[in-house]
Amino acid sequence: MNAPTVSMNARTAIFPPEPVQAVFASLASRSRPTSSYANGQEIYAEGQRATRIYRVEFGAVRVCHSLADGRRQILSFHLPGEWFGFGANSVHRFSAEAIGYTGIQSLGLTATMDLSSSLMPAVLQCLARAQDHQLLITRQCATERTAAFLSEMAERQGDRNLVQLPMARADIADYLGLTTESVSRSFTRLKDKGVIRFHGQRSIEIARWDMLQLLSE
Amino acid sequence: MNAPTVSMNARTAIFPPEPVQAVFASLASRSRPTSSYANGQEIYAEGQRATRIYRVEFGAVRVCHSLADGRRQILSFHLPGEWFGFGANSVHRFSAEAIGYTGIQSLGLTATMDLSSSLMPAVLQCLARAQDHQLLITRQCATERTAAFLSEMAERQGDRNLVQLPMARADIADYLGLTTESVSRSFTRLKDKGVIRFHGQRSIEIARWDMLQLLSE
DNA sequence: CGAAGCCTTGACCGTCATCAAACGGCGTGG
DNA sequence: CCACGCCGTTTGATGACGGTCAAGGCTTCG
Repeated sequence: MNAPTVSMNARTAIFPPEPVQAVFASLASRSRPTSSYANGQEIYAEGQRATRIYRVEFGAVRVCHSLADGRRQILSFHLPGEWFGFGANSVHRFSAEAIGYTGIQSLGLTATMDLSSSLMPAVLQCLARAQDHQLLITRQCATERTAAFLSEMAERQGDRNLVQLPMARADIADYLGLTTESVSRSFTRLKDKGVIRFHGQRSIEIARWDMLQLLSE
Repeated sequence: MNAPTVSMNARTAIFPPEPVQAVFASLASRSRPTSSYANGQEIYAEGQRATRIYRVEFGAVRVCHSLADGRRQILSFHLPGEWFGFGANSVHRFSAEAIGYTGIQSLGLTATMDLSSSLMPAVLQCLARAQDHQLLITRQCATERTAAFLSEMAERQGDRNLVQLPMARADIADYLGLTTESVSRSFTRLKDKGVIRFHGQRSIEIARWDMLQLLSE
């Protein structure tokens, strides 16, 4: 297993930055080796009992919620190295699915485990992500949202020049509260403005980072 | 940047739901007595150092973020008994303001936090609310969002028949990603459908809870 | 090589933002 | 106590953005 490379940002100052991977290391006995999932395969389901936490090894994951009328909302994407699926001893409020061929490591939790202090930084970061996403989708304009999404993905992948999108337009749409058509149109508009360039449908070069930031606010 | 990310998917997890108030009681030594704020008064500002957490005693609080162009987004409302002000990094990412005449108790945080486990339920509730709000504002229709908002407020106030709104239409609009006009029109539509009745502009009787739920999904 | 997805583009239309105006409550001051 | 003015709310008219429906191009995989 790869030693998780962790660089917790300044956000978690009050709570010590290191313990998340320490938890994982110290409890490696409860961890399972990487298991792989096919594209679209469910990792856990809504309403299912939550007893483990997960870490993306390769590929990507979407956490989503389905409405009665068939509409779907995606709450978050998770890229390699990132944790998701907290909520042990309770019931999952959302489901998680693999995007493309994906490897997942998992760690079992028990009711008596006192992980609170160790997990606090992770939970706080999760909260911060949720808040950022709130701000993103409250923005009015479709192009703004799309620009913000690209900016977010670039930051998370650590390359401000080239973004590799693992997910389909439909996933992006459900994440941004748009339709696939609108996402596509937004991409086209960004391309026409010279902000981005395509190298294949899911490989996007960011030509003008400054303009992207301007649009993302 | 490749910081590990954790997605919290369940409201309660391994952390018991009750001890939040107990924390406050047991650590009263670090707490400050209730201080009161006038309508619109700032409790803390964006960029300000975050050293305390807060609890609404009476009145209400809005947590908001201002964009460069003057647009404002409200991330959350907080009602009596609720905690806010986590984001608990060294610096506040958003500001908090009183809605109406409001009483706030606060609790100082130290670098050697032993409170993690005690505060975890409150943080998790914050996170669950943020996720719920994510789902809420991804809904397309203005009336759906407004109905969901009323439903949420009714649940939080513990009365499914009568909702007392402490905040102005403009606040609701910035919370739902709409305009004051759209919020007003949505209310009117709900009224015309017989779902709600007005007893004054900010006192709303829910005549048909089932229809409200149907709209809210 | 064919078929099935995925993505893009176009035309049309509904919803909501915008601009504008009128209404109502509430506090202040005459 | 009433008149006035301010502010929050409601209502109306208009237009733009994005959803919907439809068609066609592109990629991928059997």
